[in-house]
Amino acid sequence: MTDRKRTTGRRTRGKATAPDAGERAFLETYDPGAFPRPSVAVDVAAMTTRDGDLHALLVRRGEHPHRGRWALAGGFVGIQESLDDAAARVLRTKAGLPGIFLEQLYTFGAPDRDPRTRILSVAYYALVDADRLRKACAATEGVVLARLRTSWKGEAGGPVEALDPEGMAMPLAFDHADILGMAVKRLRGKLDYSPVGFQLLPPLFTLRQLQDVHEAVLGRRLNKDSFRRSVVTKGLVAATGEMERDVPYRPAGLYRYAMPEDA
Amino acid sequence: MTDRKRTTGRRTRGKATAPDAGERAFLETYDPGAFPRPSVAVDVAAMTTRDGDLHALLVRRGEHPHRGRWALAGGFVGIQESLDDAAARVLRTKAGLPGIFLEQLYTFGAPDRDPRTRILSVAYYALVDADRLRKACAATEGVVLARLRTSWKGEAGGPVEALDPEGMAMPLAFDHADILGMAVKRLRGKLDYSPVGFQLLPPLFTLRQLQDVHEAVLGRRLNKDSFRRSVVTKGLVAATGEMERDVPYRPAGLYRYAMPEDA
DNA sequence: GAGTATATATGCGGGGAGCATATATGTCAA
DNA sequence: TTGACATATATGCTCCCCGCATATATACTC
Repeated sequence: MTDRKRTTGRRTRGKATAPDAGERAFLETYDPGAFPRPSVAVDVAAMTTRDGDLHALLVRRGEHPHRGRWALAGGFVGIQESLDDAAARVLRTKAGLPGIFLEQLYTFGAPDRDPRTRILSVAYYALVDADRLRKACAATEGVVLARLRTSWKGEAGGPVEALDPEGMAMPLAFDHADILGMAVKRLRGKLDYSPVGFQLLPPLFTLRQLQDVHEAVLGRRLNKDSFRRSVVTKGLVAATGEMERDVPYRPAGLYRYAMPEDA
Repeated sequence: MTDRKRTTGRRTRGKATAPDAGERAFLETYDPGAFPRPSVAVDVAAMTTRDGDLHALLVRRGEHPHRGRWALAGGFVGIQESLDDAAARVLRTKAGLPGIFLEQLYTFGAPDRDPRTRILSVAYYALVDADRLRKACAATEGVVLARLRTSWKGEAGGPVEALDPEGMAMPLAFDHADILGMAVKRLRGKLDYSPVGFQLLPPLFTLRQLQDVHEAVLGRRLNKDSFRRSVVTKGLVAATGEMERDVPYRPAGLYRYAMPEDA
């Protein structure tokens, strides 16, 4: 969330500067309709980890263009609505998911990316824990949780394929394969130096669950001992003293996310 | 197979999909003027390193709004122009800098960020070697190279101050202090895992110059031996065999950027 | 030729990552 | 009740990278 609602004083804010007389006169005669303007939309890549792989929420398009293909949740930005607000509204109204972690990703602006007219898409990614996203998908017609497959390795980047439960590729609308690719790349890049990974888990979790999340995001296996050591010595997690229950093996300790000391 | 071919064909651009009859009819009756639309601009933070600090190109605003303040090079996006093209055009026409490294940064969309009307800014950052940026600023009236000072440490993020040669703060227009802050933060984050740093140097450089660039960007001193070892063992640079000249001490070897082997 | 500033190479010690081993603790089945 | 089993948790070892120190090399200046 960097659409700063507020910062300190006039330095960062256009509006906070009191216009002088000349500027006021200028603004009264300014004609905002002098140039043709593109439409601006937001598209949200809502992702989670499940069964060892990243998954994303997709919406089946019921209307042209690209009717029948699968798209990210999206919508146009209101003329007085901030970009962050628009993304949160789209996720809330189209997927029934309020209060979700959201971060701006990239703005896609190829002139021909939408066959209707010039439409810019300010793409966001959202992170949800698996249970919550699964329930949200089940509650809405035409919304599914699709497995993601990256043909590229590491953080090289590139488009992403969406697979249905049978492993068949689902055709994606517009440039949404590229948006998903950017989302996966960004997530991989931020995973080990920011706490985004915890957004994909419930408040209490085992270290094994945290490692599963990291492995699903990165697409590769991690050393168990090193992972435990690094996450504990960095002070990222705190033991709660509670244990997991009803598992057919020795139960693991439950941890919660802990803000590092130096923050 | 047909599905697959269509998927790969249109993955990167909406236009590549041949619309069926229903979609074609829809497009013919689509009214793009149904919703009010914001204006969309690009702003470019052109940066370099000099005298141990990051500097940025700023333009003195000769017109309202924010007349007399200092702003990034910016301009509106043409209705059929890609965002990348718009950023490159702005840098070329407003600063006389063609062929510069450019990367999209973030899109700023607070509803009141511009007092005229709703204007989104798709921000870019550009990296130029110091000599070239200095010459470009000297060649254009009202364009200067301002020293940047960050009040925050590391990659925490926040607005940035611009200082004139006497060390006085230069008032920045709109939310451009936030844009510069995001640019510095992004640059710091990418410096050690991508070759962006080489954009700030001439083709041939000494390891000391490369280290100076890294220190100026990061805002802290680095260990000389470790820096040399890591950059050499990673294969990021290749010795040319040439030496620097006309220096009052033992001349250092000249290196050039080398694409790592695994790319 | 002495003085000086910097480049370049080598060696040492600590900390983290990867790996192996040992022990602990729950469920399940006989 | 007891042992098999799967996983958690703890400990120790090695290797590599980073930071630091030292030694030597090489240009210019006086």
